[in-house]
Amino acid sequence: MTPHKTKARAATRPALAAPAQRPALSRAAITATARHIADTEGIGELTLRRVAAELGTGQASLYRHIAHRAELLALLTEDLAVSFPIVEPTQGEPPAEAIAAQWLAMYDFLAAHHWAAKVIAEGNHLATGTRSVLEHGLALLRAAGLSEADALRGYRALWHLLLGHLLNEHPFGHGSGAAPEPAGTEFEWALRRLIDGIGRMGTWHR
Amino acid sequence: MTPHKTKARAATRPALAAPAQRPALSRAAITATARHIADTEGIGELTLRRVAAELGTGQASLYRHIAHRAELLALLTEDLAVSFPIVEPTQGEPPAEAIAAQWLAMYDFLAAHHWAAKVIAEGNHLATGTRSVLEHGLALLRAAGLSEADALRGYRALWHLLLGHLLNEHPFGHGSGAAPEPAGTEFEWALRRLIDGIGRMGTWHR
DNA sequence: ACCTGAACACCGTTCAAGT
DNA sequence: ACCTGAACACCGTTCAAGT
Repeated sequence: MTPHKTKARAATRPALAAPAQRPALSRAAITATARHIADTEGIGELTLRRVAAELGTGQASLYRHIAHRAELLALLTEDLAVSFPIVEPTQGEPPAEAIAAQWLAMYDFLAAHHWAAKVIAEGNHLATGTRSVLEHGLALLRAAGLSEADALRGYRALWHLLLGHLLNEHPFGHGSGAAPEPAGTEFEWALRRLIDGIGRMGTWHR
Repeated sequence: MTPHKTKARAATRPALAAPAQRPALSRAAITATARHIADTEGIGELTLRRVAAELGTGQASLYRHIAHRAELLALLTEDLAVSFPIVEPTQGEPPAEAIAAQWLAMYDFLAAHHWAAKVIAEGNHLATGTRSVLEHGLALLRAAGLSEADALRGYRALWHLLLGHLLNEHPFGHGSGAAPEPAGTEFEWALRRLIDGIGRMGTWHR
């Protein structure tokens, strides 16, 4: 009658699998739940009450693992940052193309998580997980012949252009009458102009 | 005993001067108060309760003049937009310089009202008051030899670069160790690179 | 010692009761 | 008819009472 013949043994088992819907509360579990809510329902729905409910616990319990909401948002961006795309340049690819490919990949990635840009912009420091993307982006600029200082300036300029495009994406069209370009296309145009301008500081220019 | 000798005449006066601290509630009065709070104490302090208190009325009364908070923010940006700077190019000034001067002025202006970038980015449509700046910006790009379509793309690219710079200005430094450049200087570098790249689509290039 | 229900101090918005 | 105090449905955060 009982479908669980192994029930008696459960007590001796080292509890390796607690009921799936209630994994022990932890920063990781909280972050995962928050990420799921943000990805599927938007940052507006991401409240501590909601996270707690999803985890089957009380709101106050969250504060045993995070100091405040801002810390949860920081965890969220770090969680995302480890997946930031890195596009390795192909053999003989012109520097400008390699740079464009990297930043277009970043655009696509961040556009797919439309909460990210806002959270990153509001948070103070770019998550430490951004390190590898930063290093890669700087390397591409150095490879284009930029000085260390100009590479850093260029990186930040590209980042700000990206951020501006992501943050200004109104849900419902662009207001102006004429059929607007797809957002990705518009960013690519701007990106290539900026890379072009930055490149003139370096050794490539054609 | 009564300090108000003119009291009897008050009824016959056309109420041309109500007590100065209580001008009749209106959209303009509400906007002015909101603007003052945002400018002096930041957008975080701008609550409807606060506006109402400052005007000596109840919060509910505001809803006789505005539909919701978002409308107040829209009024706020329109109020600011009429003061957007327009920098006329001087005689014989190279197109790139004229464009740079215009956008640097915009940067300085918006940086001085640090709530503006966030509110504008969140609001759906750039306030109608932006029309003249838009027209001026487009004219400068057309004068540089850009097609109508490229002028529009260029304008939007410049706007997004500006927005990204304004929105990513963390209050406390840039996180990375080395002494960062002043924000305005950093924007100017990026701006000139972008203008440079955009210019290569036009007729000037040197 | 660890957890958490209930309360607190805020929001924006609505509504019924005042004039 | 117009105005608005009080309430409502939310927040993030804290605290005292539970285990």
